[in-house]
Amino acid sequence: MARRNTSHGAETRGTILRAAADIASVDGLEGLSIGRLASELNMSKSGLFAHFGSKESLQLATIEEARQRYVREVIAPALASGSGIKRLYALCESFLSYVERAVFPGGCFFASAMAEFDARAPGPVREQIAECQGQWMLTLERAAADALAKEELRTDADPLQLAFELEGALLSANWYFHLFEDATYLERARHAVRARLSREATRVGLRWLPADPQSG
Amino acid sequence: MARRNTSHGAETRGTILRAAADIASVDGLEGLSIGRLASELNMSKSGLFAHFGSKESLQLATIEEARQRYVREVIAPALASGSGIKRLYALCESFLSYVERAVFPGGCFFASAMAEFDARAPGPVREQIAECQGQWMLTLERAAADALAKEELRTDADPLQLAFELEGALLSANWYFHLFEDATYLERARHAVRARLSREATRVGLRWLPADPQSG
DNA sequence: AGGAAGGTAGCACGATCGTTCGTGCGATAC
DNA sequence: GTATCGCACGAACGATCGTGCTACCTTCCT
Repeated sequence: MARRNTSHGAETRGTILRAAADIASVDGLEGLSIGRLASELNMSKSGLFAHFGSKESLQLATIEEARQRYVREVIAPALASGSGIKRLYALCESFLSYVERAVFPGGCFFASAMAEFDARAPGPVREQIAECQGQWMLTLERAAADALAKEELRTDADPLQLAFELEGALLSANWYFHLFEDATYLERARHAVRARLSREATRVGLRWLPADPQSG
Repeated sequence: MARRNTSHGAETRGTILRAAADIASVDGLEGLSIGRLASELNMSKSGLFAHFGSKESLQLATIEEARQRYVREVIAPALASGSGIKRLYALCESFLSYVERAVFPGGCFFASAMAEFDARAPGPVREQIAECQGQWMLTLERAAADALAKEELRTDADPLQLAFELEGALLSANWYFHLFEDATYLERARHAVRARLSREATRVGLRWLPADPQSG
């Protein structure tokens, strides 16, 4: 067992949450059961439960774990890669890569969570998911607005509308990629993103976009 | 009670399935439980269960019920409204109207079902959902291909790509509309659809599209 | 009139759900 | 050396899950 000097518990908690996020991305946050999670980690149900005190608390902690993974795998690399339209493009590409790399085995965690809770009764879990999804949308919108301010987008472009349309391609790619196990849908999304950005970009903005394999 | 001459059971079955589809659109096909469904219909659990024989069978029947409702509310009106690009536009508009009218209380049934089962292990339920979703995508693609054949779309347009992008806007609108309870997202999707179609349409095709409130 | 068929209810089953409780062990603090 | 704390365990709770079995009641066919 090799107990560390202090707080071996925090490490265990992290292990639990990593597994919980993986499971939840496949079976949903409600489908995530404490008994199954425990047996998958060779732990006792009660021992695991003691870390959280309630299922809702476990769900909230799982969302937070997923959020950190999402920031690390998707947002941070994109933010580091530039600003304006370049960042906007990097965010989209980073998301599609994250789906393709199966950072979560069941596809984008938040896409699953959003779909599961979007019509549910209000509650802390729903609220936290909405908050995360709102943050992500805001990140896209800000990048678009920044691109507009830098004159990389045509002056009549609508950053909110652009962000929404990009997000549509990303989400759709995530679902269809997994449902039909067909990576073509990821390529469709990549193509849609490039085409949409190219169309709206100014000459200045086009510098930051890759050459389109074929405009269609 | 007023028993009909024959098979009052089929009517009961229909009542059950209508309620089941409504519940499943909110809580998912796994969250749909027989006990809860029975109590919501003031029936006994066993009496209800006898109609289907297994939960999986109930799920499959629920999907079939939802499929019929979807065909009646979304596909049939759009198919009746014309062909080519007009039909393609009608399909999108019909879908958004169906979401807005809350034909299913939890948003699009198949969007929920797809999100729930896209990463699950193979099985009859997953397969049937994939089949439905594939049919829908095929309907969009065929309308786009038809529009291209009728020279309503530019010759370099890709019908599959176009269908995918339209579906992205529709799906995304469905999720965000419910998660944030904000109808703005439906308008964003409407705008995206009009703009995307207008852009790809020929002079012939433009006749079938409504005047865009503002091109952006 | 009476049996067959079909639809519903009551009851009970084993499993699993989230949750609580008491306990033991290892390390730390006094 | 002893009291305390953090962490994990096993057992058990009541509730609910999906699933059977049996009995009753209505309607139809003869």
